[in-house]
Amino acid sequence: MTPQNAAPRRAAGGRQPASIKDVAAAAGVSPTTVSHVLSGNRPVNEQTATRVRSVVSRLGYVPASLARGLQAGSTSVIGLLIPDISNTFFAELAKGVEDAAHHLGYGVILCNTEFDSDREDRYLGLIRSRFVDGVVYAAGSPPSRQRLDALVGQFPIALADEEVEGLEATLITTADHEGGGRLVGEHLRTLGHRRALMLTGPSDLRSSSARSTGFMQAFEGEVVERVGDFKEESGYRLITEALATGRLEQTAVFAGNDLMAIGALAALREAGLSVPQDVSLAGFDDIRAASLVFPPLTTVHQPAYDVGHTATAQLLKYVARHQVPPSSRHTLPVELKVRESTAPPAS
Amino acid sequence: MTPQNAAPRRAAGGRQPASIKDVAAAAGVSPTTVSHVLSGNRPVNEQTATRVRSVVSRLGYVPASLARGLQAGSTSVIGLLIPDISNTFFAELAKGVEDAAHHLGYGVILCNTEFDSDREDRYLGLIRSRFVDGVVYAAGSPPSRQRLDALVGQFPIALADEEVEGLEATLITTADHEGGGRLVGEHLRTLGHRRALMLTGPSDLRSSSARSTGFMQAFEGEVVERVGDFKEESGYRLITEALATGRLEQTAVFAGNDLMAIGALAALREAGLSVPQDVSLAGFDDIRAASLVFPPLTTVHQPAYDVGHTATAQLLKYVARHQVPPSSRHTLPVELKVRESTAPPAS
DNA sequence: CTAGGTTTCCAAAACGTTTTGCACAATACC
DNA sequence: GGTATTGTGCAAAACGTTTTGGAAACCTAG
Repeated sequence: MTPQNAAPRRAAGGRQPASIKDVAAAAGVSPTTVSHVLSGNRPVNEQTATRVRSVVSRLGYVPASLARGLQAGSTSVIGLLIPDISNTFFAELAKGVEDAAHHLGYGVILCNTEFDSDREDRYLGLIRSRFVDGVVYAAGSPPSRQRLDALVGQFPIALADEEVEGLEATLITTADHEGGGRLVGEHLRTLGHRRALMLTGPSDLRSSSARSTGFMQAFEGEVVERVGDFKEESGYRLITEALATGRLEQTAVFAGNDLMAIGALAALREAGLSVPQDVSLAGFDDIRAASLVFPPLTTVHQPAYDVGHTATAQLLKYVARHQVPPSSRHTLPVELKVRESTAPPAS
Repeated sequence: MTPQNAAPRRAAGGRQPASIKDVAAAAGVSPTTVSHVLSGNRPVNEQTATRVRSVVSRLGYVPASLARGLQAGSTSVIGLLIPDISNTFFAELAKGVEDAAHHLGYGVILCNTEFDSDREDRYLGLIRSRFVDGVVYAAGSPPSRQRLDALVGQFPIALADEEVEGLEATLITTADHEGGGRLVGEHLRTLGHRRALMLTGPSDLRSSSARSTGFMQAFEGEVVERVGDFKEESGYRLITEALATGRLEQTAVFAGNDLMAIGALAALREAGLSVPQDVSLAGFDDIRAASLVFPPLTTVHQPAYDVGHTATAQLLKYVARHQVPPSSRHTLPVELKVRESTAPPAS
């Protein structure tokens, strides 16, 4: 464990990377000239330029982004804060963010919080230290207001898919959760269902409550609500609990998201109930797994990619001009995907 | 489009962030002292320190990471290069990377290439400009050697799950692809299959060829190979092509990964063949969808999370000490998950 | 031949930190 | 009462760029 424990190792070319000064010295010019050659910011004698360029490539010189960023006051990188990258919904969203960012010449730094506030704090620190030029915040869980408050107005931030109560001065891009809930409500009502069980996500999440609201508005029948947390396990648990008191009173289940629906599906199957013969089941999000489970899930397709893409494009529009984004709101349309997990009630 | 087009907007507190000088001035000390208070690098009079701290929090001062990084010669961020974040395998791997990095105080910047070499180039530029202290490279497609060569030896790099021919001086962490192939081969042989169709990934990918090799070794029967590209669509296409010439000669199909298996499953179903009664089907990776499809897929569980975690932990061990990692190799064990898509042959 | 314009390059400042060598004062020791 | 020692804080350099105001050399036109 001595510092030199591997002293004899001949690491291939482990020396310091070349700086602009090295290039300048080797080419017999000043650093200024090298900079001009590379940026094209001012004209340089073609002969000199050629000489410089050849030295640059011989030395493998790449300008240090930190120094450049320090001088320019920006990094050309934005942050993406999400709770769980292995959830395909966020993965899709991330892809949208990344595409939009890349297209405008920005990089994306992934801040995966795992719903852990320690981790979120650390990342917010990184953000506030101006390592990034802006941030796309896809909460997924009720964001801690105080942390957010330190950012909003000071820093370009765009909220993706989850608005936050009372946070005005921010870009918001979200899918039409309420409309999606309504779509499911109508669908189940039209099929003839009169009693439904609604498995919601966290009640303090706007996206979650909006889905419920829309559903209630359109369903017009009797709805029992059980509160979960948008995770698969809670869908399973909620159904198990509902069945514990005897048999299921309702003919249809609307889960607040697909993950919960998949959990519910497992619980129903274990209880000997078949979908959709005994009970209809619908989800929300249209994650990849939704069409792969058996039976394929009727669900509301949420444009995760577009949400990420739009949020980012909006954000960068202002970031690029060194402006603080004004508050604005973009609601993206959703779409009902009717598959095989819903059918008219049995009786 | 004039620069001032939004002039009257009163952005909440849109002024410059405080610098260490501002704090120093407001506290009546020198920047040096502020730095020492914050870093604890040298003792500071408690009374002075308190005063400084109060100014820091009043001004909301956060040290600029760029300046700090420039001075320190490191950024405490590593890059993660992957081809497709919406593939749950890479998402899992990313989570492993992110966990390990976070644990050691590093951030992760996501470089999603979408199998696009332009994009990969851009990200490699960012990496070479020392915006990150190291990189975990999970190729997924045959990496462009020349790009990689510019990095290896100059820059701390760890290869995850995909080794590259002739690239020695690098950390490599990979699952036991060959062993996994062998597991599947044995399983199908034991079930009584004598003829198998193997759907491979790109032949220039070591992970792909290793799976085939292992399978061949253990299966001992007649194997027909068809080359795909690890994407769902190619699994579908390959099966469709195999069926085009009449009926399927083989009683078992081994797909190089789960995505292809899922594609194959769809094609088989459409052709009226049922799994596993008419034909057994096995995959590789054990992505989430594998257990959700119907029938649940027999597959080889690959420790994606562990691969990412190990690669990162190894990498950071050296990065933290400003050392170039020596070449070393970690092969992680895989596990056969027998589910319902495989059974003894019909006849 | 000279005034003005170009072309070509450089020196120096700035970006915001951390680090290090010193200076000064106060305290301790003999 | 002089001399180490400790405590406290500052100035200046350094990290690697980009930007900007000139300076020198050359050319052109009158």
